[in-house]
Amino acid sequence: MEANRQSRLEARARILKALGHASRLMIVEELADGEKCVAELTQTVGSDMSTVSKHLSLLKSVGLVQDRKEGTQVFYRLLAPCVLGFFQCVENVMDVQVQRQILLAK
Amino acid sequence: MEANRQSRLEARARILKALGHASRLMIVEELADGEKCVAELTQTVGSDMSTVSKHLSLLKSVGLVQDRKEGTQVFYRLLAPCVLGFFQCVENVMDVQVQRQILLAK
DNA sequence: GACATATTTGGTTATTTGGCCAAACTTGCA
DNA sequence: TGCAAGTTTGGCCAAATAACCAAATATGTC
Repeated sequence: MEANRQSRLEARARILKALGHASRLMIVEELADGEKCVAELTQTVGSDMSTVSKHLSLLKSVGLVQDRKEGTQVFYRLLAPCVLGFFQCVENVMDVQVQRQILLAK
Repeated sequence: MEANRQSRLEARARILKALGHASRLMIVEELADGEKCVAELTQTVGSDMSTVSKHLSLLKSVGLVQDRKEGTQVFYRLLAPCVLGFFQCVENVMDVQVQRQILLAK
């Protein structure tokens, strides 16, 4: 029955891994304000549109975002706003880590 | 000033990426109950001890855990229990995703 | 149908990751 | 001093990731 725990953790990991990339975090941050199309996101992220599209499809594949077609455009929206709550904690870890490094450097 | 946003997001990503692996999530889960030594964690994770040690040093490098030497053993403890709060949200995303797949299969 | 716009997909390449094994530390103890 | 136990580090290899470009795929318009 350990295989159960394993696969549960792998599923969790897939979602967290999807958030483990600066561009994808930027996308999530942008979508926090409401849905945006690929071109808009490409503009802010600054990579090739194909790259951004792949990031989006990864986020979609784990269920973090949803897409909606409108004419020739595709709008993405954040399906799990609860992830925005992660950032407070993450920011905290970052700050503590910075302090730690400063102490270490002395 | 966009470089600022970029590096902030990269720092965030580093932490989330550290959580994006089943073995490391297992370690975090184990450490939620209190500190454990490498041998104990190796036991539950089931990989080579060297592998577990590397996972631990990654978690440590981003500030998620802390280590403490006691004799020949090294005990690790969770430095950021707030990450445990992520799992509720992640679990939710997982459930919704499962429903989505079921609907899609019909 | 032909063309333009928006997006995705496929191919290629360079980099990173995660695993194991063996070797190197480090600490405690005979 | 020398051995044993616990841990980390380095080397190596296979697989996964992320980037770009070019080509394919809608969709709307003339």
